[in-house]
Amino acid sequence: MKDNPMFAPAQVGRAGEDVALQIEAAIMDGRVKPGERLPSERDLHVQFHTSRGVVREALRALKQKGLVEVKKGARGGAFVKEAELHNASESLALFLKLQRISPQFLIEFRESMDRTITTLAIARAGDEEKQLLLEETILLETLLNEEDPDMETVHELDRKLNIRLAQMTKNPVFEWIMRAVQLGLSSHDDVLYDDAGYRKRTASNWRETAQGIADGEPFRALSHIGYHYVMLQKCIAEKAGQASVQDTSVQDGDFWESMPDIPGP
Amino acid sequence: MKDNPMFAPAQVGRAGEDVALQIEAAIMDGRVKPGERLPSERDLHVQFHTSRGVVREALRALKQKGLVEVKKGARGGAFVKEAELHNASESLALFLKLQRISPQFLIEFRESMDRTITTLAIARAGDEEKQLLLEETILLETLLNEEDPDMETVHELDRKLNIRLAQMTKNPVFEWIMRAVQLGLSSHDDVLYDDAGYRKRTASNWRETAQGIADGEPFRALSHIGYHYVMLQKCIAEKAGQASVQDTSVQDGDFWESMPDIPGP
DNA sequence: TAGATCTTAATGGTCCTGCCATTCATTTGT
DNA sequence: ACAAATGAATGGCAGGACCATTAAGATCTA
Repeated sequence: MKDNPMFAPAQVGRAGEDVALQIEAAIMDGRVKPGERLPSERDLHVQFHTSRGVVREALRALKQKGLVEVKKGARGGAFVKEAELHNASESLALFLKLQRISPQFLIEFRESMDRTITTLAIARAGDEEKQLLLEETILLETLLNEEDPDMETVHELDRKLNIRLAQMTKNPVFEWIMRAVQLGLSSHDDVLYDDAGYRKRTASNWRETAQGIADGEPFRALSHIGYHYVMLQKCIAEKAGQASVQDTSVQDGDFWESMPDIPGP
Repeated sequence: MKDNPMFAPAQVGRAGEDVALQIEAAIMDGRVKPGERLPSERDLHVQFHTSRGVVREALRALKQKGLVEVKKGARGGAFVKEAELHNASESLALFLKLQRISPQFLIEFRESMDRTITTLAIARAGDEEKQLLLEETILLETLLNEEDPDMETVHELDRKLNIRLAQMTKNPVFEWIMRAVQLGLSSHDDVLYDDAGYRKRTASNWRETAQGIADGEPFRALSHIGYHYVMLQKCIAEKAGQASVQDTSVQDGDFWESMPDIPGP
């Protein structure tokens, strides 16, 4: 109790923060569970002895944080949301974009994750799981050998394979991190499939990776993982070489002038 | 694009969202730069043809998102913030907290991360950084040899060391993960320092890890990382053996009753 | 003149009151 | 039994008012 929040007794000028914190605390320690409905704004602003605007701003902050979801109309209100990775991914993407961080870092991170995940998956996954993974990589290969492969399906299957592999570690943290990275950033693997010169090699490399996993051969599997990322790097480098035009958006005059009005009621 | 969220195109009853999106867009493409000040709420609500409350809620959302910082008083207002990794880490930490994950999974994940990070840090960090890391581990050791070490300082230093190591990879993604794990979970390393039997070994092991990094000896450094986690596992197992009482927080009656009121003005 | 103090204007924070649009349960009509 | 109208609860928005805080400018004092 040394960090007792009562130390800062609702300083004026920040009541909204307190309301948000108290509701967040209630969610965090499970006093209100996902799916449940919070009292209405009109009820809350009475319970908190504040104005309704304060409660609204607090709820807006919690909504932005991904903790609640707000519905209009009768039986509407603020509902506690199930925990989602979406916000975390979005925040990371926001940072990377604002800082102009190179995709290389994401790729490097993914490769290191893939190596760890593969090692763990070989050690812990059951034979059925390994077989299933292998079959799906074969399906991927089949898809890419068709006349006009549906790239949307291909991309989706690739993501699914990555997630499945992460699940085979039996450690959910790896799955979450994988999902977060997939959600936030365009996985960049897409370019490998979009390029006719790489897609077949990529798919067969996936299959051989899965084969290595199924055979319980970590080094073989890891070799193919390495090959995957070598191809990815080369492919991206080629793309960058083609279109090196950087679209640096112009900024002439006052920005706010260009802001369209929101139509009033 | 099958999950296109654009299905709900700026329906009325969401003016606040539009305002937030427009300001965010202005920040994202650099029409307003970090450090610059946005127009006041009273100016904005005129420009947007909305009420002031709408603008306030939008700004609150942007603040929660970490894009702006709001100051009171004359010459106050909303200032565009420099992109900070902190917000992104916080989002991921929030998710991890809500998942109530077993410490074992987190520890396994952390060890795998530590190994990758250490390898990269050895390869990329400058000599000064490596020396600084080493000196700080020595400081940690010194602190723990004192009569009555300030554990708060110790824990803080340990966190700082982990972040520094992550930064030495020159890849911000690793720092993101590290910060998120620290924020989201009670770092569990704390128990190592809190136990008199482990703290000195832990600290000297940290120093030897840093020494291995400074010497550019990956295997030696990784050995010590392994030793750290062996100790951590043992320490946690011992603690669990002692006190196996699980504090499952009770939930009697309506939670909201227990919410203290915020004093009105 | 230099420093301290007071005044003032700008700004975010809060409160209030009222009204509208949406949504769902209920009632009513066919 | 089904459809349509009704009503109530709720979030979304508008506009106005006042307070607390802050920094810059004006004033006073030594």
